[in-house]
Amino acid sequence: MSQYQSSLLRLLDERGYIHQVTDPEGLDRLASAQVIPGYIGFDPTAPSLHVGSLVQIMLLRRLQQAGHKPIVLMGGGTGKIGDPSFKDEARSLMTEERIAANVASIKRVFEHFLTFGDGPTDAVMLDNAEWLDALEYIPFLREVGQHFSVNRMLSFDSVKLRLDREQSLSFLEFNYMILQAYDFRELSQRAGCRLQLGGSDQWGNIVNGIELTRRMDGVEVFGVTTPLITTADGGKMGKTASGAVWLNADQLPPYDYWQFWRNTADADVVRFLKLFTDLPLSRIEELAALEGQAINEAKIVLANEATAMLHGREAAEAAAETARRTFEEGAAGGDLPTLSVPEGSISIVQALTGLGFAASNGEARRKIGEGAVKIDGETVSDPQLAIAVGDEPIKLSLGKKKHGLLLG
RNA sequence: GGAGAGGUGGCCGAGUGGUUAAAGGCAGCAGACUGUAAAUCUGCCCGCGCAAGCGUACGCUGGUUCGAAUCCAGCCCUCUCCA
Repeated sequence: MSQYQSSLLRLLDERGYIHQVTDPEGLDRLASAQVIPGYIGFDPTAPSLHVGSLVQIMLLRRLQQAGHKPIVLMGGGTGKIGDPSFKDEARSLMTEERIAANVASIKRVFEHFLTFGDGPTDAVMLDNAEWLDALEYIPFLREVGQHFSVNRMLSFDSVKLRLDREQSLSFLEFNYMILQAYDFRELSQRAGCRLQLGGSDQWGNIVNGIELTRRMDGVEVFGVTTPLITTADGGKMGKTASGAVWLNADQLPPYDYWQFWRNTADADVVRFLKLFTDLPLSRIEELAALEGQAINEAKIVLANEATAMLHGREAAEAAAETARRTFEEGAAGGDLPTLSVPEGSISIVQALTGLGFAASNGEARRKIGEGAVKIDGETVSDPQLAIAVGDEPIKLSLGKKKHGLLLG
């Protein structure tokens, strides 16, 4: 598969982004001949994207690195419907205000990964609410709806899960794939967009857009999907000790982001270095040669690079330093989460819940009983303990990985 | 509109009147072993409480009963077949 001529497909291929391509030869030719505007859609389902979307964001970055034009499509319109692809049940509908707020909040992340502007290969951001909101039902059905076969739509894998589970698939959601197809066609008209990228779960949606564009305009457009990025043990990637790995700093501090990458499984490190950092492949080869305990070096590089790209080099170094002091010296680094105790004293249970290490008082007590809780490295056995907090910060730990500081 | 099946804890899934805060599995958290890895073994896994105990919980609302996730009625929702 490495006989690609275009720098775009070569780059994507050697770094492990390619799962399926609709017409590899055709796309390869086009990518060698001209600047391709390519897009990925992001639905504003939350105030921040999480690492699950990072492959797609990196894909746009690679597109730009290879000399093409990334289009970030915010799903302000499709977000009002909700993509049912491979979902086991419908999500509750979001209000328009929520969607608008989420769009505003998500936008900022892309500036860390893409260069926006007016130049030929500068990234642009569009919102499909711009054209979807204005659609009129009957004209839309006549113009677009006639090109879709319900029989065919029902045969897509993406809706199978719902159908097999005998869960309802509402007509609203069923329209999602038509609207996404329409997006592609609209972007090809407006922006000369010739390529849609996406996760492997988007294959069906992408193919529909390609067919629609061909049928309506006779224009040939292309699709590329990435493999579903799972962890080596088969799970979806994207959990930390404290929950989802958000990209917005106000949802997940850089230190936690750094920790997420630091905790990558051995078997994933090389793959992730290729996907989520800009390190040259030769450097990644070197890191790949590490074995046993030395693999931790590669994980630190991964954490540094990935964090620097999103939060800046300074934040990455601060996180790395905090991790080094906390884990290697058993001391405490300044980037740890903190809880301020102005009263000068706090119960151990309150401190654990206050730092978010335990969800309830009961859980905090249980963890103490399990011998998982430490103050400045000393195991705590008394769930009644009151901690006196003075001028010196006190390090409170739950397990090996959750550390926090109590400040007076 | 008709007939049938069904809605249980984050998910899957047992449970048909008390001993059920509800089997089992998955996910998650912690301990041991390690390398802040994986695998494995062990423990925990609704909330409040030191505890005794209390409060919530099996789609919703009422009812029967000393006692209901389990029985009855109405409603909501889903699925299958029929019109």
